[in-house]
Amino acid sequence: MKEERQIPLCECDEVHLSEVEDRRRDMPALEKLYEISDFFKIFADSTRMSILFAIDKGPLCVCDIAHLLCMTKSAVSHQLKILRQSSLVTYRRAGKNIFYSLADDHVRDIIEKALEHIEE
Amino acid sequence: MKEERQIPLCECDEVHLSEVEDRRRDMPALEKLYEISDFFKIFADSTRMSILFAIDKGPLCVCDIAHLLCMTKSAVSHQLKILRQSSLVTYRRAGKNIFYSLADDHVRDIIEKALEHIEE
DNA sequence: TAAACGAGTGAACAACTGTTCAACTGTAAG
DNA sequence: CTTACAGTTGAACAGTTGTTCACTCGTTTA
Repeated sequence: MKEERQIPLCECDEVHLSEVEDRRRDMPALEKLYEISDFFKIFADSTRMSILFAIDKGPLCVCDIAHLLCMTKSAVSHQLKILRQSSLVTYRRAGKNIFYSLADDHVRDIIEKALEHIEE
Repeated sequence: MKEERQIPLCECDEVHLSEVEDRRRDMPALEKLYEISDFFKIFADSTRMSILFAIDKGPLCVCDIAHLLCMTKSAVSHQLKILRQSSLVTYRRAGKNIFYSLADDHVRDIIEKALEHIEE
């Protein structure tokens, strides 16, 4: 029978095969990995990070956030949409204004952890 | 004296000025915000996240990681460089192989927190 | 009901980021 | 010292992402 390699994934000849197979079993599903990295993507932008810090002390309307960050309402609104879709912020309408605030303390926890790591 | 507005940052007429000024004082420096979001950028890629999970249980060489993730050594090496530069991984040479491992438990903590948030 | 205005949206553009490809290192074995 | 090979690197390309611009939506007020 002709020897047929599965898929030439890697050009290497010597691989620690059994070790690699063991690890593969312990790896999270690909879908999960996307989910995790997508979650971090939300924090991976300075505008979004600024918004989160801005509303950390209490609700602010889009207009206020725009002033605070020296940005257009449109740019802020686009980023708020992403934060809304990720359930990191909540909002409530008050007349013509819409006030945004942090969804929960989880967000604060994660940023806290990141700050701890940076201070080293 | 002619009235001259500073910079028309926002098109809104009514802004909660004193509130905005208060918040501005509490905001981290812009440099800091870049630092934080840059830190999250490292985790914001599924390849890098996969690598971190792969070496979580112990050191692996580049070739093994490439096999495990079904990627070329080059692609993996490029990402390992980023992880090295961010001090998230360490490495040691053993003959022709270079084994990578997680730099410290801080990395595990941050990913753990993210997972907690996702499971909701 | 019409005007005013805070907020949201889609398309377009520029900047950034990850992978590929084709080199090049550096170490080990013949 | 030459070959083999694990790993690195820079340029190029494609895909992604953030901001701008022009417009629309929805609520309030005259």
